[in-house]
Amino acid sequence: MSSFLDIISKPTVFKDRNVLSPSYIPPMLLFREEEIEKIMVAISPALKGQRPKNIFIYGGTGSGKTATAKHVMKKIEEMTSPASAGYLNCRVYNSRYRILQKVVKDRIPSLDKPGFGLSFLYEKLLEHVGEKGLQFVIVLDEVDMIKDLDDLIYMLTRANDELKNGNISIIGISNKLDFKSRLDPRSRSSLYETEMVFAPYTSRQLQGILDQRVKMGFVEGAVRESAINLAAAIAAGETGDARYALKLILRAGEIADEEGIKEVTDGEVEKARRNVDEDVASEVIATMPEHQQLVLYAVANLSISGSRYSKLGGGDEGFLMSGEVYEEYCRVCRESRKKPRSARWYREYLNDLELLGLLIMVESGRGIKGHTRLIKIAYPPAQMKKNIENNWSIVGG
DNA sequence: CCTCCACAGGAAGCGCAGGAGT
DNA sequence: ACTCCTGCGCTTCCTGTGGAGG
Repeated sequence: MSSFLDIISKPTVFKDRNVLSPSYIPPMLLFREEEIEKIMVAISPALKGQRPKNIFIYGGTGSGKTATAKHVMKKIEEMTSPASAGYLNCRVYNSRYRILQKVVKDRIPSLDKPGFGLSFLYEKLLEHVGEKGLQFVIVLDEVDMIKDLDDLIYMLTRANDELKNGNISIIGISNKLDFKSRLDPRSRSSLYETEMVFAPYTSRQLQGILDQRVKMGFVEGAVRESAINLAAAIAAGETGDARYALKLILRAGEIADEEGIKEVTDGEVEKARRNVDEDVASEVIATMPEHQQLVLYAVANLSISGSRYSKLGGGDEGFLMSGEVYEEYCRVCRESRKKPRSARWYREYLNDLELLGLLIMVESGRGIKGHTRLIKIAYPPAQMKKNIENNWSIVGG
């Protein structure tokens, strides 16, 4: 065991790990200059005291939507005219009531207590904006999470009609494509006054972004250029997700530290990739309900010990039958003194596990036991089993 | 042919935590 | 802060499908 001092004085490739975190907003936002420009143009009427246009931003994960919006917000706050911006993540504030409550209490601290009615908060917001002739921009991140978005947009549009002085406008952000069609036509045309699509970053752009962050976050010369390029290429090959690219390079740095290497090379990036993927799998397992884990555990067990019906011809080796898996699951339950779920629910668990990509299932169809399903584990069973067991030691089962 | 077995998946209902609304 | 109600996780029951065996 190494002491705390040993740990903090251990040599590291990092200079400042914070700049590699996904929530960090760099002072210079690369490859989104055009988008920033376009947003500023849409906002600019505010400078002349006119109503800015609402904006809708669409783009996949890690395409810089939130970073760009926050960057613009900073610029808005710097404007000379009375302008102000508020950022809300709609995963947390997912109804017009909560949004209104949050906005009002941020602006008017004396109202930071529960129990106010919707209409009261609405009046207070109007007062606040109207008194100062404020140009108020609300950024709604993950706007598709709002349950009564139509009502919210209607409310804000009406607010603009009532305001003699000042205006309220919206920047909505989402990564859901089908979301637009779920909107009421009137609120749609209102929210989509200016529509923008953020394309995924290309490999070259990701290189640039990684370059920038590596310069700030790593000790000079600690990361080989080819390692950066590899990380960029991997991320671009997936979805052009900058967050994923950053995670790769961060993990690669951590691996280098663990191994006591002074330089991050392609090898560390490769390891990081496997590492990050495994992280995802074990995270998925950790968040599953206990009995779903037990089902998966039963499948892993049988995959190791072999199926009683394994003499199926035609490339079906290694597949298990639904019935025997359920038996094994019940046995595991008895062993740990837990009441097994019903067979019906067990099937739902199987379907979920398939959806998560942890199991592979095929309909039997030909010649076996009527209508059943053949089940196979999607990862090496021993590793999977260990993965689940690790989880239980935390829970205490 | 019919019946039974082994299973899939729909429908209805139930208890309860936690979210929505005031 | 407080109440009401929705939705979730699950069980029970049921209908449907297709091979096995008489």
